[in-house]
Amino acid sequence: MATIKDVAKHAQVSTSTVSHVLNKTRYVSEEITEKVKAAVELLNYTPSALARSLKLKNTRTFGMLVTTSINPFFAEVVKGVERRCYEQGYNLLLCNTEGDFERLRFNIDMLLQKRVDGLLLMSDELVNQNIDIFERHEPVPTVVMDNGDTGFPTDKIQDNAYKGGYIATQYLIESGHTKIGCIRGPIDKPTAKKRYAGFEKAMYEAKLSINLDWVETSNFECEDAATAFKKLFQKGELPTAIFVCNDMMAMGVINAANSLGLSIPDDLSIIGYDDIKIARYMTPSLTTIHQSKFNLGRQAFDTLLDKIQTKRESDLEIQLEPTLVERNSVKKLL
Amino acid sequence: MATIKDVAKHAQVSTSTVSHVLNKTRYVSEEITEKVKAAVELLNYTPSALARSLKLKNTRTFGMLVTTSINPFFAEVVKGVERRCYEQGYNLLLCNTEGDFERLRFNIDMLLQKRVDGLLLMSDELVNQNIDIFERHEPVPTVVMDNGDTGFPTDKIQDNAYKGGYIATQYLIESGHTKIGCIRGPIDKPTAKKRYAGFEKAMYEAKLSINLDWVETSNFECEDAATAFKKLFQKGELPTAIFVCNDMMAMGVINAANSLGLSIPDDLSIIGYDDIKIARYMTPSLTTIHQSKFNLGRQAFDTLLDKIQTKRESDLEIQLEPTLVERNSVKKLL
DNA sequence: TTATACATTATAAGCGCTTAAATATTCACT
DNA sequence: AGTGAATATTTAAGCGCTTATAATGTATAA
Repeated sequence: MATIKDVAKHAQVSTSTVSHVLNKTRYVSEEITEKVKAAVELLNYTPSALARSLKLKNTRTFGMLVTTSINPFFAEVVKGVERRCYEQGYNLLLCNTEGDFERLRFNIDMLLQKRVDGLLLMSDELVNQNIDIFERHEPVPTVVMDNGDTGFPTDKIQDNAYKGGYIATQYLIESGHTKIGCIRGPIDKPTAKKRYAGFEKAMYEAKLSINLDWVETSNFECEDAATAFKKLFQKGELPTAIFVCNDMMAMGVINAANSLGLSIPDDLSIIGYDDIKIARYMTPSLTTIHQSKFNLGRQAFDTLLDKIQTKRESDLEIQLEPTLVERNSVKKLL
Repeated sequence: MATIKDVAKHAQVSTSTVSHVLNKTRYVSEEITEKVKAAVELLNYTPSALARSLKLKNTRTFGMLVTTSINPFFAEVVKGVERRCYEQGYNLLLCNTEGDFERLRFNIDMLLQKRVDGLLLMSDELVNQNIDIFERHEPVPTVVMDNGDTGFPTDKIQDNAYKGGYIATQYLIESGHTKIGCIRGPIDKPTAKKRYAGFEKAMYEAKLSINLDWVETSNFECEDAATAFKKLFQKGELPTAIFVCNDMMAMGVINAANSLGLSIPDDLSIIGYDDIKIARYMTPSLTTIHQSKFNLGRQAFDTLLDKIQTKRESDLEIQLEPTLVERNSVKKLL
């Protein structure tokens, strides 16, 4: 593989000149520029980003940790990040943690050894865990995309989950529902907790009592939400509406409800959360809380880049505002 | 940031000794090993994979190009690859092409500059395009996960799309359908072409004629498939069953059919293709052709790793076999 | 003519690692 | 004591770049 030296030799100039024409870092005469370019062409020279990074102490690469990139919500955020990477000439090292804390640690270690310029963390395993790895390494610019407490100072960009939960529930109430249930996420996850807190607040404000028979806890996945709903179904009287705390779970619930002979939204109204791409194509199309995943990804990237470029010391905290998307899974009782 | 030199100085040994204890590349006395480890601990030393890679000429990093990681099918494959990367101590640089050939070129260029050890290509933009980039660089171990012709020799791992299309159609026929339509993918994509060819073969063998009014072409996405179905609907008499050439399109079709007052599977049977995670949770749950996406990813990784480790010159071609998954979107007429 | 300034290119060190080759140490055996 | 083999550690080169500094050439002024 041709190196800068080979190019220099062929063009009969010094390596420094080659470097400068390649990077346009200072004036080189027309004539020599041409010679260099010809040599590059001839030798199929491709600069080694490795060597360059070693010298420059940056890699133009970010590392991103995600619980599972298979989840449409994460997938959409990742895509927003990746798009921005492309636009700015960065690369993305993507790692899944799959709920495994050891894997999180291991991956962070690898990423830091590879000297990524920054880290994007959207992994649940992070929360309330003591990431000693961060103490062992030089501090790397990091932005966390989660609602949780991280235990170390960092930029943060998050969805206003509390407000989202509130909006969702309020919509059900405004639609005339009074018997309202909730299938929430794992309460040890801050996001789940906040969405549920929003639910509570809306119920409280409307002077509606929460029937705990109608509250089930699941894990943000289709499968378990279906099970959770069946459990709720067994208990006897059903609510007329359920706030299901993310769209994937809503999908599971709709499926389970159908198989139990319930018709959505006639027998039961469902509102979801996230507005993933497929929400619109569910049957019935899902009324849900929209959060701009693409923006989330984009903002996270931009915040990270800004931190690096401006060497900002302070920590930013950005909050995205959720909005309601009305579709066909909630029945108007009024 | 501490370097190997710093460690060596603190431990009062040479850098080479430090390197050897870190990599266990040869015997070092107990006593010195301890000293080195203590220094590593003390200085929070983290080896630079950059410097190491420069010297060793490998990066333990693969690059992967995907049309769009947001598509559940791709997402699941990527996850299979990523899992394997983790298990084998590799990292994954993930790039989306989003249908943009320039972006494909640019990304390949970056990946090669970063000296990835291998390339996994699952991007449609690849097909029938002249990737001059590959000529400009040293050959990099590559595996292509697509049915198309690549124009350059490479390992290939693909789904038997022809057979899958055949199985799907045959299932509809066996279920008693004779009026069968098809919503296929873009016919310039080999995968789409082969699935459709399988459809044709099954129809031909059953002596059923193909009504071209019932054949629409779409782009493997929800949105357009819904449109395509509406177009088909307008034409008058409907088929009793449709082979929709992937699950995302099937979702769009089911949604469109519902909004047109059609009940699935009573008025219209649908069979999909891919068996993405959510297929089971559609309403009705989707009968489809399963292909092991996780395996596809795994095999692709393993093939690539094998090529690197054994320096294999010949090109492998692996084919995965599709299978039928019976669920509730096809009505039995017999 | 010589000194000075300016424009252009070359030299060489160093980024942080690995490893072949050189060196130092230990030990067994004449 | 002297030799050689075996063992343990160090020295130093080099991976492919960037860039501070030095060197060279050329035009202008004194």
